[in-house]
Amino acid sequence: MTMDKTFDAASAEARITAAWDAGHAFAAGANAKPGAPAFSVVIPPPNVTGSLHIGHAFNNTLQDILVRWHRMRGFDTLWQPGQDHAGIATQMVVERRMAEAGGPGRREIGREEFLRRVWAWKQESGGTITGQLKRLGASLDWSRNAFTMSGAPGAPAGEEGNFHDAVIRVFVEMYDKGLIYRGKRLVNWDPHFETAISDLEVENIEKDGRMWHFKYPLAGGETYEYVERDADGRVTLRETRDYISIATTRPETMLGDGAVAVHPGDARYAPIVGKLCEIPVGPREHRRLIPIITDDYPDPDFGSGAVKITGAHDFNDYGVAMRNGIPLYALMDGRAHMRIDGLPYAESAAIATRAARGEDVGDVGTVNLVPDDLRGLDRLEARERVVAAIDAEGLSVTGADGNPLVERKKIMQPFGDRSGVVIEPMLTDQWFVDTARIVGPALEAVRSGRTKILPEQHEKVYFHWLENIEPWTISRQLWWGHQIPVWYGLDLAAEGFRDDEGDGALDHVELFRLLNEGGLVHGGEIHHAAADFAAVADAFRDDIAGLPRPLEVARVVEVADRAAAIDTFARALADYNLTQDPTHLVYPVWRDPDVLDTWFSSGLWPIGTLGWPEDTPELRKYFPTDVLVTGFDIIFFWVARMMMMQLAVVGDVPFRTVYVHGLVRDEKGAKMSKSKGNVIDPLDLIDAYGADALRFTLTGMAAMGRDPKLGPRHVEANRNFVTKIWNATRFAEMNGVFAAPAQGMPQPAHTVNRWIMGEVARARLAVDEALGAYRFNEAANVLYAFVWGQVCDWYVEFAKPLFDGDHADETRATMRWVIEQSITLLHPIMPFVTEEIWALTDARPKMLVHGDWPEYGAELIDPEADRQMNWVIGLIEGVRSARAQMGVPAGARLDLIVTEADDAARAALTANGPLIERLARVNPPVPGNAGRGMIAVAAPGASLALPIGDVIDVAAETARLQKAAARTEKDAAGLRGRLGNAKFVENADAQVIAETREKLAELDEELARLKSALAQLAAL
RNA sequence: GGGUGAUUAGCUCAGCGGUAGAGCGCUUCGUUCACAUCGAAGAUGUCAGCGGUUCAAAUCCGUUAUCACCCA
Repeated sequence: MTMDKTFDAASAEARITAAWDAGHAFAAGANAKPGAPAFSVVIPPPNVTGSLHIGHAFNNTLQDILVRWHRMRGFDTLWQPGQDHAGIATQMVVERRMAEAGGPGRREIGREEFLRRVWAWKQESGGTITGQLKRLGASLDWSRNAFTMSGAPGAPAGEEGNFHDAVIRVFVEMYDKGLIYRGKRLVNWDPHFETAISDLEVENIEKDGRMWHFKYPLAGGETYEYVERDADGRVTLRETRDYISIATTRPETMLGDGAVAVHPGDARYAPIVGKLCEIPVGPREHRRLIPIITDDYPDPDFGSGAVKITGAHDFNDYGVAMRNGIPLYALMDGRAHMRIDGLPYAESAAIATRAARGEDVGDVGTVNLVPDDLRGLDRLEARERVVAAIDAEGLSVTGADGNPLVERKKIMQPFGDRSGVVIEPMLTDQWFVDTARIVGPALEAVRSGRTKILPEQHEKVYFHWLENIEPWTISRQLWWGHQIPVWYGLDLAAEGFRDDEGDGALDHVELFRLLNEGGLVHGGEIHHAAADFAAVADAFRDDIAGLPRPLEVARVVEVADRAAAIDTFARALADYNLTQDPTHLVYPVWRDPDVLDTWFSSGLWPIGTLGWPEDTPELRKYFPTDVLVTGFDIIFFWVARMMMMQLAVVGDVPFRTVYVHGLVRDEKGAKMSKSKGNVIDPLDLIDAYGADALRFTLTGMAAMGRDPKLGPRHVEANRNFVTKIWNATRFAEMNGVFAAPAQGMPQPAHTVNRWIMGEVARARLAVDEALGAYRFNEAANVLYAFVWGQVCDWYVEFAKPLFDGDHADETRATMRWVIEQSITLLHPIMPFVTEEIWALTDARPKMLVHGDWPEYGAELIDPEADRQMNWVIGLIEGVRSARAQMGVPAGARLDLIVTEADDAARAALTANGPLIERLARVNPPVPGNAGRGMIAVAAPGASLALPIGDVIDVAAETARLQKAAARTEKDAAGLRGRLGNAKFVENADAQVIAETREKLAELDEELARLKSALAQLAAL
């Protein structure tokens, strides 16, 4: 066998991936020792339509290292793969593709057809990322691939699985326990996707904005003394005003104002609190009046200190409105256009005015306070019109120049993280998880250490978020997702439905009142949750059973929506009226069209992928999982929710450790983004340098709590490392190291071989310690320094002269072992090149992916071999340094004269003569005296001299030795200072003191040798 | 406004109580039979500033400055 000069990553990776696949190398439990403990990891599921970006590469490299390490150690290992259906993102992609193809939109083709296309797209693109993960070498058990929408209705063949069952079951259980509720709340509304989103999906970004100042005239032309004072209470402004000044960044929302609020302690407005003022927009004849109220929310020092309250379109205002009983007037539709539905403006304004005077006007959902000329406009267009109208009327506050005062300033605006459009707070009916009721165990689990978050600083962030948790909006007005398993029915028990005679039966007069008086249209709804229609029908039957005759026998049927339900029910009543046949009566129910937030289902990822709600062997064996490796960006989205949901559903933590890694940045530390154009594609790097180089680079940068900064040159450097390992093996192979059969751990006699075995043991201990503490970068650095710095730089060189001689056999055996141990230790980080070397160098019973992780340790360290080889290395470095600095040609072979040597030094010289001769390029050492034309080299216990010619540059040699002496002197002085300090000797560890003394002695000796050399030089 | 982290060689970063390291870059030398995707030698740092704790501080504490990120 001959090896090429370099490792051909591209061809080897494909071949090795195929071999791992064929051997089911990554299957759960592969390579497990009998009775071994389990080690399980679930992948953070990538979006099914996604492709591998550098963050995935980083995340999965770290997981793979842990997984491969445990698998080699014989744990019963599972790394669970899968993908997330990613509701909004996927729906967006499919809709965009449909638009690009010029076809009809989703509303035209309908829900069923649209979902069919999403599934088709999923099946087409879902494999992309799995293929890319394989290229990275990720050792996931692909036979268990999971999907968060598997088993959903409409899923095509090949998408079986029970994730959907798990999601629905959890929803129903939480619904039944009252942990999920429906409510009309102000939510973040994405006008692009026309769906509610959660707080976490909103990004607040500071943008240039405008702030307008308007006058709200007091009702009836009233006036008051407006007085401003400075900090000392001196009056700085006093004037009579007939208005209150309001600042706003969103003038269009003035249309829906329900009040003006001032701080209760604000003396400026005390005279007018409780009075009414006028909103300075809308048709003059219907100008609305709103009350001036007090609330703690307004900041007296900000703007005018008075705040307009639009409860239906601002979260802060919503709070004020709820506290003060201010009506919430919705102004916009789902696209954030001004409403066109509801009552005409005049009627609406009249109702609102009655409300402002304190009358109870009931539900204001149909009240539309958008003036007729603004209805249907985009909100931004409406804003300009509103401003223009107020300016025209002279009700803008003017600045010093007499023009309307418009401040240009930075304002925080909410944006949808997927759509990028400005989010609109909207009053809608949504489903919520009552997170406050399930957060306790999730907090407790981390506080008690049942689940550990690393690095620890993230625990604080976790606590802070969970301690201030808001209800979680889980309904989304999308189609791609788990449809909410809730059915609604008309509330026939509500008022408006009357049994006049109280005889427990309905006559046709009573029945028809439901229809004629619009009782159904404006009536309420009841709802139940269940896994399917059959189950939910039972629940409704229980409700119906309590109704008067003949409705108690109505059949529960499913219809499309509320309108269809009313229609169906009316027809049934009509039919009954004619036939008096109660079997014709039906009670129509309709299913909630919304789907669940993607994170609701991915929140069940740990149990869902293991087969829950079935009681599977995998669930019993691999749950709770051992470690979750993830980025800090989804601690709230995902980690915290998995904690809450797993604890709520199965009463256990989903994982014992959460390892939080950083965000991969570009070389300059900037976030990668498409708009900046600094995105690095991991596949490009794999193509250019191989997966091992990329993995090793990312691992070396994975310092806990830091963001890796990645550039191609880093990967290139580690590709060189791959080449280095490859060539060390190639050298060994060329020297017959792998020719003889392996014999297990060698028992060499030669110092060099004994020394390197100790170095292997040190590396193994350090790697295990580093990985055990999730210090990935340390593991990579240890291996790099060991393989390159020890094995390649020294051991291979030392071994060369040993290949012919008394120690040839043991040296071959040792080198074989060293290389096999090196690639074993490297395999979790660099699986491909190590697997390739493993296969090339011998016929092996099993692949390295199932290799045996070593367990030896310090017992392999031979202190004497250690001491001697360090001495030899020091000497060689000393000679090389002296030669180079004195300009001796690299090829010249010099004599080596030993002018002085103690027994240890003499022994080391004798035992390692050939090594020293070769690496220092000197002749065999001979005793002698320093003399003319020689340069000096000092080593512990020995002084040596190198004749480099008849005439040397005495000045240069003197300078060289003086410089070395000065450096040694300085170090020695520092140590002497410490040892001279009585407090140091008193307080420091005995070992530290001993080490310091030893070090000082060495330095003193070196210094003496240098000085002696200088003296001799001067004497010549 | 609140929180978290960072500031170490020209660049990118490790180290986080015992007197500074790596990679890349730079300089000089080298076609010695594994590797030029290499080898040898070398230069470069008041470890952001100030103050404190300690026998001892890049490392712990406080503070200032600058930068970054998260949450309002």
